[in-house]
Amino acid sequence: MIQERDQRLLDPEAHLLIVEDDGEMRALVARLLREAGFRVSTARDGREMFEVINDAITPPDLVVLDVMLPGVSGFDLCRRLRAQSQVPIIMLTARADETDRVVGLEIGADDYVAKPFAPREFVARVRALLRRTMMDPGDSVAKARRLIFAGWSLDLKARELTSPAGVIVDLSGAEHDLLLAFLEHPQRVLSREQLMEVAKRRMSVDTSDRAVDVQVSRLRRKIEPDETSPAIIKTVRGSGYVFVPPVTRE
Amino acid sequence: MIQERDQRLLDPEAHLLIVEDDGEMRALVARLLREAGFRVSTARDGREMFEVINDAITPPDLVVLDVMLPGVSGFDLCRRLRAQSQVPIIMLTARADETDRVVGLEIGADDYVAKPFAPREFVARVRALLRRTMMDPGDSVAKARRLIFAGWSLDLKARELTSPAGVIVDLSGAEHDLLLAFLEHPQRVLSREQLMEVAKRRMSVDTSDRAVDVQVSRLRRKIEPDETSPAIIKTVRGSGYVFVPPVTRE
DNA sequence: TCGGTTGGCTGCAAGTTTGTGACAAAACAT
DNA sequence: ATGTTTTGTCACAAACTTGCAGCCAACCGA
Repeated sequence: MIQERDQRLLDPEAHLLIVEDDGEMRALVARLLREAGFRVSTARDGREMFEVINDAITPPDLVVLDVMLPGVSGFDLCRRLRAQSQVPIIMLTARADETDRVVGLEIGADDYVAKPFAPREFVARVRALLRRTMMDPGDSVAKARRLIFAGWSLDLKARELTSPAGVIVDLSGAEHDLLLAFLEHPQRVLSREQLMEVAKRRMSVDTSDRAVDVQVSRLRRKIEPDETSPAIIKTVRGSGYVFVPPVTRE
Repeated sequence: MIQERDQRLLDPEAHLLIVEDDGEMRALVARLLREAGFRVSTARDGREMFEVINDAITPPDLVVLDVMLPGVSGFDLCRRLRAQSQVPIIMLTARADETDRVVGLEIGADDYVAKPFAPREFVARVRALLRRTMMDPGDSVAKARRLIFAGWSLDLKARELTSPAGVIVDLSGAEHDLLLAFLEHPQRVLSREQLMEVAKRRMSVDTSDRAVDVQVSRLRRKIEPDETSPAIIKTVRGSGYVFVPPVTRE
């Protein structure tokens, strides 16, 4: 009881999206979570899911995704969702298969619950995940208008990069995303996988590592003062790349 | 196979702490996670756990906590740990009791795994949680972590070694790993085998002891002030090497 | 002091990793 | 549809890493 109230206060306004084709199940899960104090939206399939995510006034803070959906599989949806968002995902499945769970977790789900599930545990897992994700400032970077580094300035809204001399340098989409990935995590070695994950363009899982190298190469050509010895994006042999200069928001 | 390698790169440097009283189980979990590419420390009980958390040179990025411990219960430890840290916690229990799981999750654990668990799923859950926590800035995990010794400073995230004079010294992968092994166990004689164990990023099992000597030699050349008489890494004839200066975290 | 053992270090070759031009597929704009 | 831009992949050279052999120095016990 006390827990109920405390938790409710802990996750105020949290908005959940349930993606589940079976009406009965959908209603059950929705009721369960509403009773736990969450705001709940539902979707029947991938199309509706993306509709809610892209068009809703308040995008969901967490997605509960059924694996068995008509048409596209929940795994595919999970992958596609991850490609465009870091929203926490709990997968739900009738199959208790372990391989299934591992695959789910590896393609980006945060938790995996098998049906039939115990209501209280399910809610507890939703809360645990929300607690972990909502305490983070989240897209602190996204709130900033522009990011400054080494005299350069990246306008996030306009997607416009200005050189120290004040010249506007055009960046392609992938270049912009890659640079942003670096700016979000400066002074930290980022593996090619991490870069791909953060620079979520439409990169599917099967894109090769070398694509990152090429993009880094192209980006360097635009922002490195001295082409022969990179001072901004350094290579860490065997591990990945690191963005050296400090980044400030403004 | 590919997943293994990719995932390994995804969480470079991650340091896990296993709290488990049963020796066999502890060894099993530790081996499992080491094989998955993590750095692993272990603790037998709450006292040891807090010792590692507060005194270890590199604090853990994630804690695996057994519920059944002698003395204080794992739940209490979890609560006490949460009171002072936001480190991600995975609870481990022999009891598959649902109430148990709910309690665990509600008092602050991030995930809850019942024994016996499927190894791959367990590792997948560890990774899923690390993925969620290590990327987001703001957490203790994301803070720049550097180790100081004899005026030198090693930035773990950027993999950057700075000399007392402020010059950045490049380290190869093996050199970095070797140095880290020393920094984590200063003032302790480390055998060549132990050093190889830690710096085994690419070292096969059959590499000769002398390889360590050579790496030590190369490392010395970079950090020893006086080449003729090593003051930082001393040789202990017949046993191995010792890292002499005190190491502090900052 | 002397022989045997252990460790330090150099040169090197093999293996790995990375940078980048070229090309083709894909996406995009007109 | 058509031309332009973007982007992933390939290929290959260049750069880097690293284990090892081997020689020499330091060390140790008798």
